[in-house]
Amino acid sequence: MIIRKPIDLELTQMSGQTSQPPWGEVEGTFSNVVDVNGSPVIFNVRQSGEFLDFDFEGNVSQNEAVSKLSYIFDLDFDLDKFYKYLGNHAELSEMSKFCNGLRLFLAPDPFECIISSICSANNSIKRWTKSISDIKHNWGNQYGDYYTFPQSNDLLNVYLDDEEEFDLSNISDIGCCTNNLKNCGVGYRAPYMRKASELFTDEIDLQDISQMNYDEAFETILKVPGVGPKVADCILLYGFNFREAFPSDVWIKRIVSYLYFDGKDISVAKVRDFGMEEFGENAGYVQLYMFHYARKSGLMSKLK
DNA sequence: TCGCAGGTAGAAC
DNA sequence: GTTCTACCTGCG
Repeated sequence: MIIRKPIDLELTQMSGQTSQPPWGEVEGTFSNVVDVNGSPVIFNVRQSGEFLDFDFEGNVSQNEAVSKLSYIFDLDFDLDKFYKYLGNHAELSEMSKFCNGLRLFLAPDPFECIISSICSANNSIKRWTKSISDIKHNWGNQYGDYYTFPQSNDLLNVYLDDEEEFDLSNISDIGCCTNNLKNCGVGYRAPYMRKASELFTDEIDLQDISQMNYDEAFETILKVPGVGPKVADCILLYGFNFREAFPSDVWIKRIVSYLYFDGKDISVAKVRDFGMEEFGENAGYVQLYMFHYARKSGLMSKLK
């Protein structure tokens, strides 16, 4: 079935948004298992002209399936209107032609987005992608070829590293210890992830966060270890659909300072304030487009 | 082999 | 309040 909203699926999948790793891809079809109103549903999505074509296996109605996919790929966002907005701003006017059809890739599972975003800090896209896949394989539920992401209480008691696994399990050879977070390549982020799992099991309700205003949600999520301003903004944007977030890392700082401040060195904190003030409800999209514009236009190598 | 990249925590200013 | 450094791992 085709959803008649324009999107570049490949670009959206591969754009490194920290909501979740790209879905499994075979010859242009991207697949994953997603929880839809409590039922596991396997989605297969592919490009069809400028639109999204999909089929699914699972015990839900077609409407529920469309609604879930529309959320994940942000299909109700009006791209034409956004491109007009970009076109009306001299600094941004080139961006839509380099990123045509790029959309937010939102997390159906906020907890996955939280762990995924913690994992992405000070890391490469390739490495955090592999870590999240490893975590799913180790502690998620399997449906066909796909795995869900574990919930917070599933990660509460996982071992941090080989030593802890060796001490606390009855494995007699430390070389056989592989069922632990560090073995997923998360490095020093392992204790952050386990602590975050405790917080979201015992103290913070994921549902509450979506009811909060942006500032309140930001302050709440900042309390999670391993979550600083950049990661908090990613979690709020990709995991909770707060579109006014402007996740600012070193690249966004370089791009913003090049486009708006004559190349002058601005602190990341100021870049974040500037982006939120300047772009308002479009901040999340502008950040996404800035990054990919810089990547594809050659601006990034120039700024390095 | 080693230097580099990349956000956060914790300490120092 | 702002700035410095260590942190883990994969890559060149």
